[in-house]
Amino acid sequence: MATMHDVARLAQVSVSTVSYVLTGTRPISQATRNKVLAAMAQLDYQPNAMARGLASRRSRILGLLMPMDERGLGATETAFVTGAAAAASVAGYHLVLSPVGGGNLDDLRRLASQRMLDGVVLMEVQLADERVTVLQEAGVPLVLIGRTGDTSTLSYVDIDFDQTVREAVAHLVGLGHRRIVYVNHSAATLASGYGPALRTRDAFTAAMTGHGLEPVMIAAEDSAAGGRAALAAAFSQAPDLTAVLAMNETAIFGILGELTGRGLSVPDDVSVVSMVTSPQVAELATPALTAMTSPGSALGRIAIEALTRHLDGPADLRHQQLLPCALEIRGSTAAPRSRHLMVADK
Amino acid sequence: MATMHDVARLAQVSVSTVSYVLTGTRPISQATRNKVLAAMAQLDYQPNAMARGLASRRSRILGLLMPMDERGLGATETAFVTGAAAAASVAGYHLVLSPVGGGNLDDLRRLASQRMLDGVVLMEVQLADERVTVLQEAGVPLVLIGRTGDTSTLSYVDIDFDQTVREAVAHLVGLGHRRIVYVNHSAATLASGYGPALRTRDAFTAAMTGHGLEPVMIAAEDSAAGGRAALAAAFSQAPDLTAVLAMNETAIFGILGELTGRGLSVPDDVSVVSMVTSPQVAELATPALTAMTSPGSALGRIAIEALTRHLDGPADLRHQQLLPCALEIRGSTAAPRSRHLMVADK
DNA sequence: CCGCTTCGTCGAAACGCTTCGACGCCGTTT
DNA sequence: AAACGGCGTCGAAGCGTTTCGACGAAGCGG
Repeated sequence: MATMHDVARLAQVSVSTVSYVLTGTRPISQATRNKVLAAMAQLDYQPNAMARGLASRRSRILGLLMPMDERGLGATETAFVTGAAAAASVAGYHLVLSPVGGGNLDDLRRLASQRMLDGVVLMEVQLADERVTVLQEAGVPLVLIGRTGDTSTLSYVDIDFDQTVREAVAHLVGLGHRRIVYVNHSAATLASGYGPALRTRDAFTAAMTGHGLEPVMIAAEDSAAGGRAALAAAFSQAPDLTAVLAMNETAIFGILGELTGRGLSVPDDVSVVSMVTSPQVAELATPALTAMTSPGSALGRIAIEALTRHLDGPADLRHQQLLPCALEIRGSTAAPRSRHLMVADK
Repeated sequence: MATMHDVARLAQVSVSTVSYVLTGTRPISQATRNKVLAAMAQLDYQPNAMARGLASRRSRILGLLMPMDERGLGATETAFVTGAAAAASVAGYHLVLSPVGGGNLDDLRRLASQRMLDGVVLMEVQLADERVTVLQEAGVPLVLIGRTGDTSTLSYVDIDFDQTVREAVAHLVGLGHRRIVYVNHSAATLASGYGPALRTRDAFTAAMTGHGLEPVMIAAEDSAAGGRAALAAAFSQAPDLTAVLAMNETAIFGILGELTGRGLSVPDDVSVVSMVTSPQVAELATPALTAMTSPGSALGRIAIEALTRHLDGPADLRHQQLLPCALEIRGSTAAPRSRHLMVADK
């Protein structure tokens, strides 16, 4: 493996000159630059990442810290990742994904203190998240995807849940639905302070109240069974429901199955809207789900861009941004049957 | 940030002694060791990963290279990752996931030549995979999850597709099914040399022939629409089919939807078995799918263990292992209706 | 034509660690 | 009693970069 010394010798310049050609830190004449580049090409030279990192105190590695639980990465999360990786590559950084579970805070501390990561994007942030504290203490530049409760000192990108829920509700109300049930994540998830679950809950209440309607929310386990149970609960709380709005991507399949099991058709008897869902998943269901499509890769990209700006720019820079999901109408929503009757009655 | 010098000064020993305490390369008396450890604790010392890597020519970072396409990581792939991460952590390595697409072979070459990765686990290997060549040329120790066509010189862990298909077919045949259609990945995927698709195809043919049955295979696009189309094709090729075996996790939802759409019930009219599927996904469907459960986290763990053994042990070590999927019977398989009739006829 | 910047280049000192050879000490062996 | 070999420790030489101060050669205004 060729080193800078070899390149310098072959190009008949000093090592530092080679370095300047590589980094552009100081001006180098075109003639010298060409000699050096030729030597590099001839030797198939690749700078040693470790040596670079040691000398410059910059690893040019960014971390994307994601909790990896049982149920895997949905298409939404994957879009974060690909968006982030692309942006990092453009900015000249490597992106590494580190599956840090919730438990191993010590692992995280170690990772952060080893000066191996120039900065970090943290996914799936809780309202009160110790990982944020750990990273801040370690002095690692940080951007969140999601938000903690107190956002004053932090940079983040998040989904605009308010706007998203408002639009979803408006779509259903516009179709004539009045009795709409919101299926959220589980009670445990809510209790643990999971931002999206809490924010959509509040946004749903606000949106429904705004339309003069009563907000009914059900907390569902993240499983098909949870979805089935949720639908049963929904029917007992609101027997006359005509529409379901579901945040819980996993439960939604149970909801659809249970609906069919009860002999109800989607969308004729009950309309279903899925929140923060990728097109791929929405298309999996029969009928394909009308959904609020999450701006996945944009979130990842923006987070990385904010992070690299942190690294190069002033330390006190802050970036806070919300992106709404886009309504994509597919086959699972329609006017409620009662309205069909009303129209027929005219 | 404290350095080794600081620790050495505080503990009143030389820098090298501190290093030996840390790495265990040479014997250190208990008394000295304690002094050093105390000093480390007091200063909250963390070794600098870059400096370590430079001096020792070992980064203690392992890469898990995974293509990240649109449709994200299924629960199966996620299990690879978590299994691998856990094993790496046990062995004292960091695991970084690098989303290397198929296109950027140059990125891969660069990554490999930068001496930042001690070794690599490569996922989703094609039968002819240039990435393997690139990594071998760069001299990076390598373990595959999956197999290339010529496996003679490589270490790999893979699913035992032969065994898995045989078991799935045996399950259906045991229930009395004779007309079984295999829904594979798309024709394009097959043509591109995707191992699992090819191996299961051959294994299915062998298994069916072994039972004296005719193998019928349909290639389906990886989408719900692809599944629907595949089922239509299946009925035209084998109108009397009573069971579907599906490799294509995405298409299977379309298959189920189309079945219901045609007024056929699962499992009474048609049995469905899903191949290489995680329990989470199997439970998503209604009814829950009888499936061959992939040994996801074991695959990841074994791959990492093999890799670390490569790094520490002799260079010519080779590890080749196949793991079968386990049959888990859920609600989507039953004896075919025709057999019910036969039984009733008795 | 002289002193002043500016440009392009060099040599050497870090960066924080590992590792190698050397050395003193003590308990064994002959 | 002399020679030997382990053990525990030290000092110093790297590892392959970046970066800083220095310095000669132009280019410039006065």
